[in-house]
Amino acid sequence: MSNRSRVTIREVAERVGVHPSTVSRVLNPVTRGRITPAVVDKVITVANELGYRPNQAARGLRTNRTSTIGVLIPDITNPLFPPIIRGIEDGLGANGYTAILGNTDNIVSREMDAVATMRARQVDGLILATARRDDPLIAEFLKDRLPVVLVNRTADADGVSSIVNDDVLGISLAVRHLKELGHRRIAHIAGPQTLSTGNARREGFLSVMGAKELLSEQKLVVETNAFSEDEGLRAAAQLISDGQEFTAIVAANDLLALGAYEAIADAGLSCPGDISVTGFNDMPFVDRLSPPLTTIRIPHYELGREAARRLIELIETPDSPARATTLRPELIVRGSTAEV
Amino acid sequence: MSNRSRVTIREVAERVGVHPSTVSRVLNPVTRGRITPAVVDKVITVANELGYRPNQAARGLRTNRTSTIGVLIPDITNPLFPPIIRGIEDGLGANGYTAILGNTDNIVSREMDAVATMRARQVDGLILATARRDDPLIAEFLKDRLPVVLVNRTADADGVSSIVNDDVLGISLAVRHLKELGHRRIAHIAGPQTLSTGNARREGFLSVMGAKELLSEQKLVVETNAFSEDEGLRAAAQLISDGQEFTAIVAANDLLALGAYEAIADAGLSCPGDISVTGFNDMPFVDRLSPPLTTIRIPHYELGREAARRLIELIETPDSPARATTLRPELIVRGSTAEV
DNA sequence: GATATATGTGCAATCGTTTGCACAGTTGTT
DNA sequence: AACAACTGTGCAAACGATTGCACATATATC
Repeated sequence: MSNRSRVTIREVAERVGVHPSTVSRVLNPVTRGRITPAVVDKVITVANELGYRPNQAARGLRTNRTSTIGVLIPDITNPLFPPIIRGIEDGLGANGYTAILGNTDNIVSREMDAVATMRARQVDGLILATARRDDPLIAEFLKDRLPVVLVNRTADADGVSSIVNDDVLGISLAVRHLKELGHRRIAHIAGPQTLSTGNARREGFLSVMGAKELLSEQKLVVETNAFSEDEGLRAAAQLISDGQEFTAIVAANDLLALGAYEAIADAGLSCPGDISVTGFNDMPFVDRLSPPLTTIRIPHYELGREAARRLIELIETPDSPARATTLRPELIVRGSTAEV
Repeated sequence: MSNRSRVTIREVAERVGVHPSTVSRVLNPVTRGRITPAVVDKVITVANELGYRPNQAARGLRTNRTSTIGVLIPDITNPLFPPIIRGIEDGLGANGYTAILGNTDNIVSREMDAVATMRARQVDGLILATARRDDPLIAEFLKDRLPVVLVNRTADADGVSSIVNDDVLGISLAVRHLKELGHRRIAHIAGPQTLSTGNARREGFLSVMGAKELLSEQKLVVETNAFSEDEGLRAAAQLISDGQEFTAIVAANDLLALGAYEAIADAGLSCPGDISVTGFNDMPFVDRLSPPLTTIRIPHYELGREAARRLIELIETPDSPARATTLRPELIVRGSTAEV
């Protein structure tokens, strides 16, 4: 039945006794209306019988559209990304688009490579989960009028659409929660400031705590250069050994919070007994840690799904304006925060 | 420079003053040797200057090869799969191939859909991480001579290449470890028997424990119908309430083990004090559970990488025989197992 | 020096679809 | 009844690359 050598539109046409162009028109929902219903039926029947499947390569060659989208992510192995990717693929798939993935490990040369392959494959657009605040690739895409959507992280440049979490809101949820528990002196382990997430969370923290200068002078905010457990450990250890007074740590993400757990244990202190900790992301299994992590849940799947939707819009109505969208996160209270 | 409207081989040819076919031959490493070195240089220079990138759609149309591989997975959100996918993509990318992913949620109709889109896109081959032991898709692919490799799970059918973990070895590592700790009566929470992993681990357990009939009569093996925490909870609860005597549980995967943790806690018992537990997979963060899980580490990344390598071999030398390969797992001893 | 062989490049067909244009037949208008 | 406006379908030219074949020129052989 379905052989490796594919059934072509021509065979269907011959079998039905019409011209290939007629078959093409029947198969395209937009032009189907122009063909006599009886012919439409026959073509569809025969096409199904023969197991006809349009050859995307041929179609793409002619139309200059491949219905393929490139998706750049740092590393699929980071539990943050699978739900985003899933959202993207579901969103694309529902509209006949397919994703090709590129892992970049946050290495610029790999990003360039990935983009080169994707462009060679004539992708109709790109979704980047890898954006840095001053990302050079983005300017290039805008210049080439290649549709792009940023997801999870955004960039400082404007003119580009993005779907990100409301990081300021997230941080304020965490801080408010801690304040309600009576915490007053709260530290922040900030993420890399080159990434919009790290930056927005830090800015959000400073603004919601008020008295920017005071806080930073008192060294209650310490920056890291990666969202990693190691960096969290280092930062928290530094906070503790600096001898600052504080009763809670707001970490810019869950991995940093995990590092903080370790530093707290290393210092012979307990969480949440001595120090409360909040994370950010609600990664899988952080509810199984001891203590279970209080954190901010980001709607990752929706982030991806919305990014797909936005990109398709951009592709299909090329002059739709760039929009920056934020989705609302949610506070998940668990065992790592307690009254002071 | 690099405009949206792509540079074609014809433009390069005109600029150099040669025929398009010459450019094509220069750009193809295989035929490059047939062209005068001076011409080769000029073509390459001009191609770079113009930012020429071959149009994969056109190439694919002519050559009938797309350098695209379809990868079917149950759900990218399951932490088991990202490393496999990463391995696959790295292995493919190194050879100029690109993957397109399909999440099937273990639903047959979604598998069919995904395969249909992939075939419409003229994939050169498929990697399936979704195989059931009696998978109907596989027969279809073999019939159509479409190269396929199974990864992680295999199927009963022969004639198909597969790269899977050595499940029997894995189980025997777990059992041996428990025996060394003095355990004699050991229970098994088996996975779905429709999947090769669930089946092989159960068979492995029975054979390494010996005395098949005895054991199964004594109900120390209980089957589940999904590799899920809920099912693990249910199975372990059943083992406990059955009043069987046992001091350890070998779970067929980590999620089942997590369920067992819960059942043990629910029964007012402790792990590993009363019951030792082993998992399978070494998922991320199982080292952070309490107690940290003793488990079998599967080389997921290598599984993927090897699957990619094998598939490319299959594509490029079509008559290479089907081989079933197993990779060796490793015992990771943590806190969930103790002396009896 | 004539013939045979190699070598490098051009020619043109082809892959499977899509789509602007043409045209025959039908329906509508006055 | 004559003409206009539709309608449904066919025709053929693309899209950009690859590749078997042909051919001219250069080199080798005796």
